[in-house]
This record gives sequence, structure tokens and C-alpha cells, in this order.
Amino acid sequence: MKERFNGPLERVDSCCVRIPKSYKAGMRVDGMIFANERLMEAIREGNAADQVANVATLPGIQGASLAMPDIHWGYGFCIGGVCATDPLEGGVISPGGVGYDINCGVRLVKTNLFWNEIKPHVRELVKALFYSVPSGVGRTGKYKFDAKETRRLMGQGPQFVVNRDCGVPKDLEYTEANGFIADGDPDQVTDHAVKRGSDQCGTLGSGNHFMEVQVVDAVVDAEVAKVFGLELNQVCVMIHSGSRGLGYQVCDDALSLFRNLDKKYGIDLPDRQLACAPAESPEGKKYIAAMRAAANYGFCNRQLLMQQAREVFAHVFGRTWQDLEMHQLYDVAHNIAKLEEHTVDGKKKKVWVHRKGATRAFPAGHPEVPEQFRHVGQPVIIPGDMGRASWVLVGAPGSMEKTFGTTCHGAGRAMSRTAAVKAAGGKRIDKELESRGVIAMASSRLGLAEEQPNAYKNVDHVVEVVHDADLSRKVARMRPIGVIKG
DNA sequence: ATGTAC
Repeated sequence: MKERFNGPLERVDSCCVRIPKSYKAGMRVDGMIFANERLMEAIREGNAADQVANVATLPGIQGASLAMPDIHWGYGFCIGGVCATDPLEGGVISPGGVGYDINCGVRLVKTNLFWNEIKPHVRELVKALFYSVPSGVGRTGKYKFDAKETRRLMGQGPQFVVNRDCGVPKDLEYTEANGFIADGDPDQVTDHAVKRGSDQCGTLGSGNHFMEVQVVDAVVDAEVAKVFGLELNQVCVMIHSGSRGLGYQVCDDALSLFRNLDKKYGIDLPDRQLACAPAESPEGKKYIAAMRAAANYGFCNRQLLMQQAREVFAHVFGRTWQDLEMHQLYDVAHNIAKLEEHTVDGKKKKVWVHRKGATRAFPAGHPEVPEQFRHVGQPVIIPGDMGRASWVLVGAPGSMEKTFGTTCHGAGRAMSRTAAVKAAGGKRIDKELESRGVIAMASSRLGLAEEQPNAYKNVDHVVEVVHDADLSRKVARMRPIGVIKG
């Protein structure tokens, strides 16, 4: 019953193993999985490694089919996968390589509060967040946009909501791509997708999405932490959400459009779920335009979630969010495909970097890193599980050499959702979390069981690999104290 | 991840 990868995993160095392209017919490049010995058993379990090999067959793939240490099975492509394709070599774009939740990502908001001052107020704070910030499957929120406005929102990105007093211009500066993915086309987003998104902007959703109150638990790199404005015991808010029903529908629409395109373009797919189109084809361009528009919706969603968190903090602590210095450290996507310049075999190329459960991690000096951080590198935000920890990392030079500027995105599941519910055996996960010092509120008891800490790998172990591989370096460890979930 | 199968 339990699937297992029995193919070759050749150790390259202490952080990386190779699946040679001889493993499977049609592989154009090797597979490369970033993992140390401690994580190998988790990598061999399930069939995510086989998915890494499948992705290596895609036309125009560059370098290697890559996977991060938080790899696990996903639709077609594994979660934790990175695939770069060259459009000038027939390189493809694939919805499965982005994921159903387009521009799922993470935002970290700082405060000037410290653990000791908020300790007596955590329950009140979590309650207030839970009742103010909509969460759960299909939930809608207080921000309603008609179809025309929703398309305008996708055409402008979070500038659209900032113009409506939901945030300040500085928020945009500290968002990946300044919160705006250019060259999208909201008119390529179907009416159906627009309708699903019109009243969901500013809602959390379900699954692994959350809003957490965290404290800085350890500062590993004092210099970078100082540049990022983080110090020990400081209170922060981490937000993990994506593009809700709108992004889901954009992905679904593209998968319908891409059905049977393999025949049209003569692409041999080892798995139907790898459905793709040449990036330069009409179908490829259509998906890219819609995906970019949906990505802008994702940034707007997190902007509105942040704004609601600011309002709740202001209410609970009786000061304005500006007085509480609730400024954004950064917002970064981990489900997206972007056209970026990278050096492949000594040549500069523009490639479609698919990051599915993988985070951009540009190093110091990269022009896309906000000016204030450019001398140290891009902030990377890694959500862990709700009982143990999350991390703030900084992009490192190795990412440009090895992973198309990419690092991990989280802890990675260690149990399937059904296995996690079974393991909980009806136990109240919220009570268990409370005994560990975390106040949790969720709209679904079962959902909470699926997300229990045990269902995930230890994020510290995942982060250790990307740190050692020089993809991104440890800056600060964050400890959860309050969490709201769908 | 997702109006957890129109």
C-alpha cells in the first residue's frame, strides 16, 4: 500500500542527492534533491522523488529538476520542487508546476511589542483575530468587489487596496516584486474565477493557511536581524495564505485548456498531471497572463489580511498600528512561475522558474532585493508548524549557483492529512497546543488535527539543509504563541 | 490548496 522510491539517490555532498537521468526514459536532466542523511528516510517514503524524475522529462528544462528538503507529493510536480525552462528552447509552462494555490505565500509583520507585555493578553488577542479575520473553506470577507473592480485589483496589485486606505505605500516596497507582477492580463481570468474571488480577498482560507502571533525565539545572525529590524522576544505576526478560490479556478481553467496539448505539441508526458504548453504558445501565454493576474490577487489578499491584523492589534492594545510600528518585514510567494535571468552553463538566459512550495531567496546585491536589505540579501519567510517554530532566513549566493535563486518553503508534511486525523485519534489538538504555550483557534476541529505539529517534519531540520547548502542562511527562529486557522 | 466531487 505504502509507496516508496526505490530508484537511485546518489549522494553529491552532505546536502544534496542526485537522481541520474539514466533512471527513467525521457529524462533530459538529472534530478537533484537537497537533503542531508537525516532527511533521507522521509525522501524515500512516498513518490515525490519519482515526481522529481518526471519533471526532468519536460521540454526545455535547464540545469536539473530540483527539489528542496521539504519535498512531498503534489499534483504532478512535487511540493518543494523547482523547474526552470528556457522558452527559446521550446521550454514549457505548467500549471502543476505552480500549484492550485497561485501565489500562496507568507508575510511577516513586525511590532514594537515584546513577549512579556503581551503575555497576559494572548487569549484576548487570538480571540479578536479569530472573530475579525475570516477563515475556513469558502469563507467570504468584508471587502466586496464587483467583477470590474476585481479585474482592476488584479491589474494593479496591492496598490489598488492601498489606494483604498488598506495599508501604506511602504508595504508595497517590502513585498516581492513590489507587490506587482507585470504583464498579467485580468481579462484572461474567466468570469467564473473572478466571481469566486470577488468577495474572498482578505480571507485566510483553510488547510495549512494561518495567521500566527509569534515571538523571536532566537537570533542566529545578529547583524542581519538588526538590518531586518528583529530582536529577541519581539512580537511578530506571520500570515500564510494565497489566492483563494480565484487562483484555484485559474489553475483549473488552465488544466482544462491544456488537456491534450501534449499531442498538439508532441510532448511525451510520463504523468497526465504534468500537463503543460510551450511558454511561447498561445495556450502558454494565456495561462501566464491569467497566472500573473491571480498572483497579484494573492498579494492583495495578504495585504488585506495584514490590514485586519493591524486593526485588531490597535483595538486590543488601544494604540494605532502606526504606534505599534506594525511594519511589514517582507512578503514572498512560494507558488509561482516567474521569467528570470539566470546563468546556466556559463550563459545568461531568461528562464521560466517554476517554484511550487519553494521560495525565492535572492542574495545580497540582487537588484530585486529592497534597497534597505540589498547589502545582506532578501528576507525569506519559512512557516513551520504551529507547535514548534517558523524561521526568517536571508537569501544566500549558493541559491543563484544551484537552485535558480530558490530555497525551501516550510517544514513539509510528514503525514498525509488522513494519517494525521487518524494519529490525532479524536484528541483535542487545541488543548495539546495550549499545554505547549500556544493558543489556537480554528473553524474546523478536523482541520486542526490535519495540521497538528506531528504531521510535519521538524522545520529546524529542513532549514539546516538550506543553510548548509548556502541557499539561504538562518537569521531568526520564531516561536508561535497564538494561531488562527481555517 | 479547493464552494474537500456539478
